[in-house]
Amino acid sequence: MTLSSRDRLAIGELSARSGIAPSALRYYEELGLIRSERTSGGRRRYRRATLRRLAFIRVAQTIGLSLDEIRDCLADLPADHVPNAAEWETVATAWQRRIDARIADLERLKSKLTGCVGCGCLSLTRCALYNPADTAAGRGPGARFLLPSEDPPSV
Amino acid sequence: MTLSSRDRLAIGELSARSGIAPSALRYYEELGLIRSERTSGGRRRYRRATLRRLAFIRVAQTIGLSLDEIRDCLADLPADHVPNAAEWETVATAWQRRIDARIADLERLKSKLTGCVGCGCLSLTRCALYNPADTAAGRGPGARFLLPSEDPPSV
DNA sequence: GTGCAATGTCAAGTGCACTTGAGGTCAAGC
DNA sequence: GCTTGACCTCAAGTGCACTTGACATTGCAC
Repeated sequence: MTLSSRDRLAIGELSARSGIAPSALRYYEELGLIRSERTSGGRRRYRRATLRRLAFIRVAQTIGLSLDEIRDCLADLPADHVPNAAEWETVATAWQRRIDARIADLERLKSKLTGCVGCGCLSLTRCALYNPADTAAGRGPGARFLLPSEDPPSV
Repeated sequence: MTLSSRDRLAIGELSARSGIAPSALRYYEELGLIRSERTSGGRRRYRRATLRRLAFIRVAQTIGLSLDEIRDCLADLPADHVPNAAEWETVATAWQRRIDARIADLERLKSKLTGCVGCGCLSLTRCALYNPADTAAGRGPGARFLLPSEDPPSV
């Protein structure tokens, strides 16, 4: 039984178990999202808790966070030990709020589309999908509205 | 009253009314997402229906479609006239399915997080957020699971 | 008829999230 | 001892969705 299989993971093992390519793992480390120790020969060795961290990262990406934002999020979680209930609760509830907001965005969009089906979008002045854009004239360049309830990532 | 303000829009007007930069509009045209006619002097002139198309594009982006996918979607909508009820219905219902799938993904994630709060994530073998990743060992590199119900964009 | 903002093209640059390649090292197995 | 595969670093490349820059032209406003 090798050392890594006892309590530390080699990068290949971590990659296999997380589904994330070694190159990406090195990249995450470079960005400060994960950490590793090194063997005397210079190879990376990861704690098992890193797997949890990676699961976290992957989930965070699916709800639209950038790696930079994710790094900030991870600062709220312990890097080297299993988070306790209180630590989790803080982070998880903040995330749930974020997910809720995203779901609300999508529901809003869906109802707009429903309205469009109803109206047949025959009227430029009535279509909800169309008008939010058109009435944005003069709000300055690059204005994005309609969907993203763009509160800064607070978790 | 200028020609463009009568029934065609100059790129600056379209940009102001859509909130999308002129450079992006040219880029979209290059990709075949929108079309324009040209004045004798070579300037772009857009039909008003292009605004609707742009609203569509922006919405499609927020639900995660690439511009390539969006171009395919737009093929189902008339480029130059206001879509009729049947045309809209086809497209809009397909979109709603896609939105529903995305919402379901998020709900699934949310319930996983809820479970994590409950368990306090004190157990590596029990945490739902953690295990889907860890048990993926051997599924090949780059495997992504957990969230994306990855059906090809069919709308 | 002149000025100037808006627009045109084309090539190159940007930011993100990685991947790929070159060239070298480490370590388990025979 | 030697092979072989996993791993190392560093630089460069990739794909997407645009933006920026340089330089030329157009056309409305005075």
